[in-house]
Amino acid sequence: MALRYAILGLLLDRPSSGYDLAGRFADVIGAYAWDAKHSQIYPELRRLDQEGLVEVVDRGARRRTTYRCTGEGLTALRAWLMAAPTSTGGVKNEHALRLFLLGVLEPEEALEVLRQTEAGARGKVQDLEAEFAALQERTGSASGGPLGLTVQLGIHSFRATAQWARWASEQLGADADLDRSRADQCGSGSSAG
Amino acid sequence: MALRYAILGLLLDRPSSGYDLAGRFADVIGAYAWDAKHSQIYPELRRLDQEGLVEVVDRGARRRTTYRCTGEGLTALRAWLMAAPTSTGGVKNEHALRLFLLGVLEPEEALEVLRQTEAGARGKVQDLEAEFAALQERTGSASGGPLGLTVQLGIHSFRATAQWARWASEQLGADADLDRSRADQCGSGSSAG
DNA sequence: GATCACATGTAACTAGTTACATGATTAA
DNA sequence: TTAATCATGTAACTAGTTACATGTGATC
Repeated sequence: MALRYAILGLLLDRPSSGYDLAGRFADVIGAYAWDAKHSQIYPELRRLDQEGLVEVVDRGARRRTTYRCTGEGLTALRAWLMAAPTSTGGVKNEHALRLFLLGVLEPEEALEVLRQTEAGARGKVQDLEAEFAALQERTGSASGGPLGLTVQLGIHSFRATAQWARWASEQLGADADLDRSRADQCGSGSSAG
Repeated sequence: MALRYAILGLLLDRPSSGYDLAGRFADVIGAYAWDAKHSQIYPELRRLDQEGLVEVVDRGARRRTTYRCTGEGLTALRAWLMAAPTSTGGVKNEHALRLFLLGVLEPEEALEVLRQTEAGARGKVQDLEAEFAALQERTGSASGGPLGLTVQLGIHSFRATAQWARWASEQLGADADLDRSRADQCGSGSSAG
């Protein structure tokens, strides 16, 4: 069910074709909220159309079909957003899982993954900060409008990841140093737990 | 494929039965990395056993079967962790999606959701901080050992969410105030975009 | 001896991915 | 005219959820 609300939300921001939506999923929203492929998007758009939650506003070249969210669609989306999130549909985040399991790697391996993680996260933060500045200018609002909230959520999340990666690297480095000095003293190897 | 590595990681921390694993998924790891139900866990454990990545170490009362990760299992997990994460298996996070779409709600509604979000996140931070302190004491290490990394990732993530929710509330409040003062001046209602 | 938590299993369904397939338009 | 990109579609598969089903051991 989440897919349809993700689609409605994207269409509410701006009318789009299935192809557009696939791109937008792969882009921003797919990175930390919800992802979907075109093979799932097209049938769902047809279903939403049948149910009156979206409507076709344009048929362009190459069979391009542009959809818009209807009033009924907005109502449905709002109802879903306000509904008590009782069923916390289980999270599936492969990237987070990798970080979660870092402890099983040797310190040097883990440090390499952490370096990549931190660099990637800082890159994302920069991208999103530029996007936020553009939004502030475009909307003439310090908050960047509705989309600004979203972008800031991304900034906060990636910054937290980067800061954690930095902290974790320092801990691993310190532990490795400790291991080395122990090894120097005792003449015995070391290992992770 | 992610499920099996999540299982191997959990078993590496400590041997467990399928029932135990289901609980641990529902608990920590399921909250921000990967979730799984028992109906998926049991068959996967049998497959992993056939492939030699886990082994049965105990059969207790009530058919309870305890598994342990084998050396082969550890090798497989490490290989997966070190593999370039080319295929960024799409994120599925319903909670993040809701936050992502907050902009479509009326300010008062959004504020209510943000309040709940902030309170929930701060609660999680407190829980995890207590867990981290316990880990520090148990491991005698400032980093809390391998599990400490994981717990800190959770702390950083939830703190970021709480901070964002606070910021977003202030923005919405300010926008609402602005709307009200405009309405006072112009005698006309307001609406979100 | 009833009830509850423990512990596992399976069948039917829904969601999501991969791979294959087709045709239209644009740019070289 | 060839290749690349746009744009949609479907079939076969894998992953994951929900619901049903069964029996065990502890506690009251």
